[in-house]
Amino acid sequence: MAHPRRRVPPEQRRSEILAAALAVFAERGYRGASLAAVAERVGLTQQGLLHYFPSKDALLAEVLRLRDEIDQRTFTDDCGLDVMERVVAHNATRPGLVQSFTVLAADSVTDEHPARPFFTERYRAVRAVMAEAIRRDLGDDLPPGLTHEQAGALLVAVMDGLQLQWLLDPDEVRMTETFRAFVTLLRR
Amino acid sequence: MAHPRRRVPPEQRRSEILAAALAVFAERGYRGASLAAVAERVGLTQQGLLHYFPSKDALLAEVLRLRDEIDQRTFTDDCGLDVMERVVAHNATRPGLVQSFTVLAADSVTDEHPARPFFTERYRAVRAVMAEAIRRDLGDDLPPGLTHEQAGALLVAVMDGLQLQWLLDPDEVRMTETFRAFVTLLRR
DNA sequence: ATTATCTATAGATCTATAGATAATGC
DNA sequence: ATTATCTATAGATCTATAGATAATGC
Repeated sequence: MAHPRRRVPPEQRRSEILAAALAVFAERGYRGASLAAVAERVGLTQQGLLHYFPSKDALLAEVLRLRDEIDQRTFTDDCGLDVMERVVAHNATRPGLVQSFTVLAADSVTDEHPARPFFTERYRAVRAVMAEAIRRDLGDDLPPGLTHEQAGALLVAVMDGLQLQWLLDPDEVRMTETFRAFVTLLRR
Repeated sequence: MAHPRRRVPPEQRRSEILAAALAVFAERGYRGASLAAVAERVGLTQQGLLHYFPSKDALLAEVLRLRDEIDQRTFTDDCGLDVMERVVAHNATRPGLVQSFTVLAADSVTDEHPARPFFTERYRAVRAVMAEAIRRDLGDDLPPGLTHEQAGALLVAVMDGLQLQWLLDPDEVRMTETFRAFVTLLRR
């Protein structure tokens, strides 16, 4: 009667759980996601999952830490506007990933959300990387009345805003092309 | 012992509930918000609230319908880029309102979210209004390689993206000025 | 008479803890 | 011996329904 218990190497199990958590957070938001839904996706009970992460907040924290690690590799300090264009084009093939960060970032502005410090810090860093990329590519040859910092904030804003529109209406919104058009506008 | 039950005219009560619901949705997201929290804010029990709206979904639907009504008045078919600038400047004084729509819109891309059709439709309409505003203000004198539709999507994206950054970091992000800089960029 | 509001409550969750058992690693 | 996983369960919620009662409007 009793199924043999599936046993997977612990490190792999941890990774499975983190991937499942990211997916479930994307599908339901952080507060709407249940540990049981995450556990079910990897074939564990909710209590089995809590053996790997002591609480739901701790699970979220690890999901975010992992993402940061991956992003550190993508957005090196010496990347230019062409890298941003490639990232957006790549994102256009990964709606699940885009959804997870669109949902979690907006989630994080709600009261006492555990991811709030993470996203505040992350957006500061991303704006700085963007401003730096613009400085590298365009030097001081910016459109009149625009600072590098403003252009950095605009780049991030356009990425996020287009992602939201694209998630809601993928057939109508051309995310990659529209982002390219914006970069062209910056470059004049 | 028993407090006298406070009694308020029904239409006013409905409005109170809708305002409270918008606030609680902003603070916790739709799934994280409880009817009890909304009810408490207007001095009712959760069951008393359900006398006015038959379900949580119905309450959300009314909140969105009301918002649509107000927005229809703001974004008339003949408004230009100057109106958008004024709207952004006005929003910069209403963080609660901005938060409610930033949170609900991102929320709505999650699976089977009741507000999804509303936001899909709404963004289509807003993009169209923006494209029209651009056509009115700039005619065909657009930056090279940019269509009116793309410029419309970019305007909405910049608004939404800046709102998110501003909510996370109000002291660091100059929403109004940065939006103006973008409009200037469009106008060349 | 109608309706606004309450109390009581069913039935589903949800997170987290305690403690048992089965599988692995030495 | 350790650890991965389970069952059992406490204690909080949460939405929604049923039915009682108090206030209003005719």
